[in-house]
Amino acid sequence: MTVTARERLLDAAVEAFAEKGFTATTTRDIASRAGMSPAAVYVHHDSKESLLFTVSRSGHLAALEVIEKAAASQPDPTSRLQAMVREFSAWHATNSRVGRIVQYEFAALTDEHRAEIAEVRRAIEARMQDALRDGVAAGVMDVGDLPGTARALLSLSIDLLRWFSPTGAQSPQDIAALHADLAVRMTRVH
Amino acid sequence: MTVTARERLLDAAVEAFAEKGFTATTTRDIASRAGMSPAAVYVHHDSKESLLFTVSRSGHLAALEVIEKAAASQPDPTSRLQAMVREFSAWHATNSRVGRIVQYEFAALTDEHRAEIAEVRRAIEARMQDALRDGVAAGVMDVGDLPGTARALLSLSIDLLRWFSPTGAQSPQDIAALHADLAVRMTRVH
DNA sequence: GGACGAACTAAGCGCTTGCTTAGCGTGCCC
DNA sequence: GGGCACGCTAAGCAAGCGCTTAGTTCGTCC
Repeated sequence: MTVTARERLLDAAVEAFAEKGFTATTTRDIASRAGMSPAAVYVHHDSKESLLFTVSRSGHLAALEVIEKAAASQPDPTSRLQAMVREFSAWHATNSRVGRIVQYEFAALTDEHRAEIAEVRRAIEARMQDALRDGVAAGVMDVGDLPGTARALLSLSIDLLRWFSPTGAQSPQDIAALHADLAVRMTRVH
Repeated sequence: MTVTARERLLDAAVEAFAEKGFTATTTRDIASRAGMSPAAVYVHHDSKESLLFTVSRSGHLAALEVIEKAAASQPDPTSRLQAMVREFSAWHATNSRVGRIVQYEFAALTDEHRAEIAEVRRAIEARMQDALRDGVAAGVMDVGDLPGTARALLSLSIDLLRWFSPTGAQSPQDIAALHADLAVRMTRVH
C-alpha cells in the first residue's frame, strides 16, 4: 500500500497546521514538507482551507467514533462514563497534532464547513449527556447541571491539548486514567 | 480621565486578536478600529507582537491576582479551593476576549516574551497546587495526582473560553458556581 | 511509435502584509 | 512671533501571500 501524494500533502498539512496554526501556515510550507513544489498542492486539493476541512472532518469523526465505541463497551453506567473519558483523553493525547487542529482551528473553516462539523461536535456532547443521564436514572450518579457537567468532562480531555507534550513525563495512559478517575468523582453520589 | 491613543490602540488590538487571532489580524485592522491611520500604531507601540505582549502580560497578571485574592479570602481549605475555582472561571467568562488572547496566543509571542509569561503561568499552577496540598494536610481532601488534579481544575476554567458566549444563556456566575462545585467533588474524601 | 492523460513544476500575477519615511498641523514656550 | 516638540498621516517599500498558467516529463494503450 503506497502512500499517495494526496495523503502526503494531508500529513504535511497536519504537521504544519498543528505547529504554527492555520493562518500562519503557508501553502509553500505544506508543499515543501511533502517534498513538492508549491503548485503541487493544487493538483490534489482545491484550496488551503479544503486541506483544513479534510483534516478537521476526519479528526472530528475519529473522536466521535472513539466516544461511541467506549460508550458501547461497558453496560454499567459508571464504568461506561469512565471508559468514555479515558478513551477520549487518550485519543487527544495520542493524536495531539490532529487534536489541536480539530479543537483550535474550528473558526478558520468556511461557514458551510463549520456548520457541517458543528453537527459532529453536537453528537459528541450528546453522547456524554446520554452517559450521565443513564447514571442518574440508575441512581449511581448525582448530577446537578447535566449539560454543564458533560461539557466540563469534555473540557478535561480537550484542554490537555494546550499543555500536553509527547516527549513529556506523562504518558497518554497516565493522563487518561487520571481524567477517568476525576470523572467518577465529579458524578458519583456522596 | 481621558483615554490615551495608546490605550485605544490596545483596546482595538484586544478586540481584533480575540475575534480573528493574532496572525489573521492586520495592523491596518487595529489602526482602523482605533480610528487612526495604519502608521499611528507605530507611534505608540514598537510592533504588532509588542501589542500582543502588552495585552498578554497584563491579562496573565490579572488572572494571577484573581487566584491569589481568592486564595487569601478563605481560611478553610475547601472554601478556599471553591473560591479560587469560582473566581478563576468567573474571570475567564467575564473577560473572555482577553482570556482568549492569554490562553490561545501564547505561541505567537517571541521567545523572550514567552519565557517571561511562562513564569506567571507557573505561579498560577503553583497556587492551585498549594490549595490542594493544604486540603490534603487538613484531611479534608483526597488527591491522588496533585499536579495533575491542579491542572484539571484550571482546565475547567480555561476551556470555557472555547465555547463561552457573553450573549448565551449561561451567566459567568452560573458557570463559576458549577465549576466550584465540581472542584469540591473532585477533591473531597469519599 | 505515436497519441494521450496524469503528475508535476517554473514562473509569475495581483494583492496584502508589517513597517518606514518624509512631512504636515497644532499648541506651547520664550 | 519664531522655533520647536509632539501626534499624526499619505505614500510607499520590500517581502510574502494564495493561487494560476503554461508547459514538461513520463508511463500506458493501441
